[in-house]
This record gives sequence, C-alpha cells and structure tokens, in this order.
Amino acid sequence: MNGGAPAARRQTPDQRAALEARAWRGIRALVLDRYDRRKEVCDSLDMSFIRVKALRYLAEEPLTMRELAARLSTDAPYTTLVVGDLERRGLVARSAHPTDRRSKIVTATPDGVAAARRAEDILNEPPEPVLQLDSADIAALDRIVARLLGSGD
Amino acid sequence: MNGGAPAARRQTPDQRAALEARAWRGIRALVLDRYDRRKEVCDSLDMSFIRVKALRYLAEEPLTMRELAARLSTDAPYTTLVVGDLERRGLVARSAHPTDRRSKIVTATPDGVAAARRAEDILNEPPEPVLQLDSADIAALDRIVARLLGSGD
DNA sequence: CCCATTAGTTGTACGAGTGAAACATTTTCA
DNA sequence: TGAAAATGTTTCACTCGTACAACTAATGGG
Repeated sequence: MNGGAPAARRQTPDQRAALEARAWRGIRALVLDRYDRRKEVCDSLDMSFIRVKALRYLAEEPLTMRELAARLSTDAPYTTLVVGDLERRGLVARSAHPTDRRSKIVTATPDGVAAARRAEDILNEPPEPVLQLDSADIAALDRIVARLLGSGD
Repeated sequence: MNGGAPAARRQTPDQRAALEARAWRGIRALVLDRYDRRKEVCDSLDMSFIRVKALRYLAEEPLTMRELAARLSTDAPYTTLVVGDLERRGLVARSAHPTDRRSKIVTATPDGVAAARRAEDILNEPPEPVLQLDSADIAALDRIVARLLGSGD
C-alpha cells in the first residue's frame, strides 16, 4: 500500500471530493463575493468593464478588430462601438493593416497603456488575507495556482 | 536565526510581494477567465444570473424583500420584478410577515430549492486541473483557502 | 391622534450589452 | 475574370440591470 502517493494524510475518494469542492467553492467566493474590484476599476477609469478589458488586451499587444471581438467574446458591431469610444478618449488608435486593407490594427496609445496599467494595478492587488499568509503558505499557494493554470493551458 | 518563522525558504520582501501578486492574479484568472460557469448556469436554468443569485439566497433561508434586495445589492423595485418572475415560475412564494404586515417573506418552493441546487452543482463543480492535483496539494489548497476566507470574516 | 418613517409596488427613463440585417470594401479562389 | 467570402461599419430592436419619482399600506414615536 501507499503506492506512489506523495507524503500526505490518506484520503478516501469521498474525502478527496469534499476537499476539491470546498476549496473551489472558497476560491470562487474570494474572487466573486469578497474581493471583486471590477466596479472600483470602472469608477476609477470612468468606463464600462468591457472597455477596460479591451484596453488591457490592446495594451498587451495590438489586435485587429476581429481578434479583439473574439477575445471580448462579443460581435463585430459592438467592438466597433467600444473601440470608437476608446479612440475618442485618445486611449487607442486605428491604423491600416500592412497586407490586408480590409483589416485595421488597433493599438493602445501611451495614455491607453497607462490607463490599462492602472486597471491592472487595482485588479491584481492581492487582498488583505493574502498579505497575512505566512511565508510557507504564500509559497505553497503560488506553486499550486501555477500548477492549476499550467495544466489547463 | 530562522526565528519563529515556519519551515520555508526565506523570502525578501520583494520576493514575497511578487509571490502574493502572482498567486492572486492566477486565482483571478482561474475563476474569471478560465472557469466562469455563470453563463452555463443561466442557460441551464433559463434565467438571468441575478435571478439565480436570488434563488440561491432564498433556498438557503427565507428573506424579506428588503433583505433580498440588500444581498443582491440592487434596489427594491428591481427586487420586486425579480421575485415576481421567480414566483411566476413557481420557484418562490411570498407570504405575510408574522408581526409586520408591511413586510413579505419570500421562500423558495421545493422546485425552487431543486433549481438552486442545480445551480450550485454547476457553479461549485471543481474544474479539471483541481481534480488533477495530488492529495497533498488539494489538502494544502483547502487549508489555505479556508484561512483566506476565515481571516476576512 | 398625527406625522415621519418603512416595506413593497408601479411606472418611467436610461446605459450597457447582445443579436441580426444591410452595406461597402477588399481578398480569395475556382 | 467573376463569384464567394471576409473585414469593418452603420443601424435597429431587444433584454438586462440601475436609478429615480410616486404611490399604497402599515408601523411607530411624539
């Protein structure tokens, strides 16, 4: 017995399922119920969240309208509207696609990059309880989260 | 040295901050980008997410309109609309308040409880990567998440 | 008792976001 | 070349959710 399992208290399948469910439920509660900062970001940048999302994608790399629409999982017409608004604010700029003249490339301006950065700072700031974890726990959490992200990618 | 700190590699303040930021960012990405099941729930129950939320609260315990409005962080008029819709579907029922005749108590019907349960099952089902964690990691994750939830409560 | 307050409802107005139709321009491919 | 498809835009209709005003009924304090 105790085959290839790593060092840990033995778990029955039921116990294990309970741990999985409780842990995931807790994670969801943390992100969605306790420390959802989306509203704060929208207030801070004075724009709807889909615009913030668009700006964050565009600050990372220029995208065509089509690509942006796909990432926002919305349709082309609404993307036109959102980009038009961001452009009017001077946060993004449309330019011609080098090889396909149907396409347009949307790029974040320096102001746009700065705004996206402000949004990221608010969204990614760890909440209080994370700051209060001890060194071992924060290291373990980081490692496990990386594993969760990695296996799905 | 190695004063009272629990067993773990030593971290400089900068390293620690980086761990905190990366871990929290990853957690947000998991919940919001990769495994957001809200749409799935809305499709499955054929109702908007605020109605699902209302139903889940009411399945837990009966609430007055006012209390429900507070939990949904919406206003009284919209709560009337949402509860009216749930009532028309036979998922909740309004009844008189025992002592305050202005108030109404909203209770989930058996059908409502069942629907809320279906929603919970979808929302709380741990995503693939969580299922693939080894015993030690899932136990550690559960413990740390509990700590994160506990210190903020 | 009278008046301010509270609970719930009705109605209206508005912004955000989704979806579809129609269109011009450009590209691709048979 | 000519038809089909892709890109982006404009317009319209619709749902969802928020916000506000006005109203009824009931409560509670002076």
